[in-house]
Amino acid sequence: MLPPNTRRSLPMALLRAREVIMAHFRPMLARHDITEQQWRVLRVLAEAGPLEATELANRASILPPSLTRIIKAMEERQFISRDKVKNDGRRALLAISPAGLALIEDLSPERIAIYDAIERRYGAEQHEHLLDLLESLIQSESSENQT
Amino acid sequence: MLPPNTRRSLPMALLRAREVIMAHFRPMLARHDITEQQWRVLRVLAEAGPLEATELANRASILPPSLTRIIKAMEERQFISRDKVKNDGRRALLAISPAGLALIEDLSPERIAIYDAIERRYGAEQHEHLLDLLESLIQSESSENQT
DNA sequence: TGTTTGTAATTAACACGTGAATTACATCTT
DNA sequence: AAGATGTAATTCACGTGTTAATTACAAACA
Repeated sequence: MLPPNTRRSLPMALLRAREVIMAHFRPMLARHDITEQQWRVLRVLAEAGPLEATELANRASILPPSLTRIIKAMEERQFISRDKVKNDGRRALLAISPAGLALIEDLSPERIAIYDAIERRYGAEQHEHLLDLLESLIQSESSENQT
Repeated sequence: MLPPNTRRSLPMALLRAREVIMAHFRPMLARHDITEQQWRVLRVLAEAGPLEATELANRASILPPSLTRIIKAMEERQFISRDKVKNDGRRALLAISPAGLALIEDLSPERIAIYDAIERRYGAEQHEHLLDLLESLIQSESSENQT
């Protein structure tokens, strides 16, 4: 319960940890001219199938205004498509296109190799343990037990 | 060594974890009209004393272009000051001002209360363990053992 | 001394993060 | 059916993330 100083606090540690991880993936994404967020959108749609914008935003951890822009860009590049939902003119179903799927397939081997290398360096057990602890943290805070 | 799916991967888990944590601090920062990044800059300068821009950027995990903008804004608001380093016209020492220190002092009780509440909900032991694992991950990846 | 090479900081361009306001529809209420 | 309320998505405004290019200065060296 000590006052957190910057060097050992969750906000800074989580930020730095994410940075060192993403640094490994960015060159791959840059070579294919897609952003980290666009990549998340594609992955989520590929895994979950067609989704409405709100659900997609939640699953990809992207805020609605950002998602609006991302969808626009990726529709133009033909990586995703949208279809109106009947009986509700507000909603639309977003789906990954064949080209989008192809991109994911293309990058899959490299993506897995990068991730495996990280896991190998870090250790499989620590890796699993870290994921568990993060999941638990997300759980304990997202259900809003107040500040 | 399984292919990471979006639901259990370090990039997503770290992102979500940081989001649920920061959600607790944002209202406080917003009330005082400073951003999360500006807050990091103030905290680092308060803890470490005057620093040059490069060192400050590293410690606060902010990229140089962002830091340039942040410094400009906070100089105007008189939260930080800069002094040229003699014998090198490129460098400047950045320091927190009395007003900046006052802001930190002001927010300190609330900041600590928020953090303590998180730690209480999550559990002190898990909290320590998580910080250790994050530190270890940062270590194992930042020394560039290649992709 | 003048030129090259290196380094710190800034600028530029574009995408995303964030909160507030707005628009477009649905639904509820009377 | 008409208006009030609610919800999904978008738009707006501004700050930050990211890479590449540029500027300003220092150091090496020919």
